[in-house]
Amino acid sequence: MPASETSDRHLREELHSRGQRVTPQRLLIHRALLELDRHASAEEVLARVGDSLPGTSLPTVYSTLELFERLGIVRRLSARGGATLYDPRRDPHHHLVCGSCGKVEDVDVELDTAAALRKARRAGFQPAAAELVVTGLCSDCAGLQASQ
Amino acid sequence: MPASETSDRHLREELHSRGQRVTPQRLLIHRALLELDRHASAEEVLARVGDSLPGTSLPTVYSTLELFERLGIVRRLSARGGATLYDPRRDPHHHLVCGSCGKVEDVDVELDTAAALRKARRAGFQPAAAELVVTGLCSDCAGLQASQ
DNA sequence: CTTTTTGCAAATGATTTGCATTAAC
DNA sequence: GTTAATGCAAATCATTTGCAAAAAG
Repeated sequence: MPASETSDRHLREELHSRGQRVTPQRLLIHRALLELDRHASAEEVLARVGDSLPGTSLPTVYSTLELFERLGIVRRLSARGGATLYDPRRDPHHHLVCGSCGKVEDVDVELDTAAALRKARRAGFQPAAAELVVTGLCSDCAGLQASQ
Repeated sequence: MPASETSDRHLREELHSRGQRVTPQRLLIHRALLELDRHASAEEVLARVGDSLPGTSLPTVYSTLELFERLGIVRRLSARGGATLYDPRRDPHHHLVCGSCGKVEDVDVELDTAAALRKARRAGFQPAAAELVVTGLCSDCAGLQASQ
């Protein structure tokens, strides 16, 4: 059984249990994001979906990704400058953001966020996730600067 | 001596030592951000600067805040959705971001980011800062949801 | 005097909105 | 059948760019 069938089934259940409709667009947008297997913009998702379902529109991609975010299926990444990126990974992880080219990479590392979450709650905040954002220069951009 | 004079002097020195010109706009934009004493958008900074130097333009505010960011004087905050916010705090600290209204609050808490920075460097990344972003709902928005 | 910065107006580009049509349930 | 989702076109809004005039060093 292809992985896409498994994730399709999961998504169907997830939508159903939350009273949301199952549409081909939603299934394909979800699949596209998983297959791209990286932090992708709405445009990139649309390009991928367009292969299998031409005519799909950007507003639909946006509203679907927003829905997925509300359902906790994807995470919005605030990359710097350019377009918003969507992250299909569900497990907690952290990010490197290049301040020059905007690239976003994953950092898989354990981080003790308990104290921060405690403080957040004490401030009346209801935390959903805690992500470390490491800013700096990626290897490409750091190399460029050194050679200038 | 007013605090603004002290910070003006610091900024003058900082600009000078980096070969950057000292202009009234730069001094006032810096002062505005300090006086606002919160995460402010370019528009908000302009509004504040406009009080003392009418005619100041938004492009100047943007380019000046970008310069300040390069000099390490302010930090860009990738708030969700709306406008980019600029943070005048120079000491390392972390943030709570409300996924509903977009509000950004500070969390002052110690965080051991050594392992993450080590991994980042091992990936060829040149880290400049590491900030924890706690996403969730602020007290106002959490209250609204509960009452609905 | 030379080079950078500023202000203006216009362009850009991502995201959102209104609304009629279509599809899910 | 009823309600929500889609596609299209147009609107919005933050941010950037090009360029001539003004200011900094």
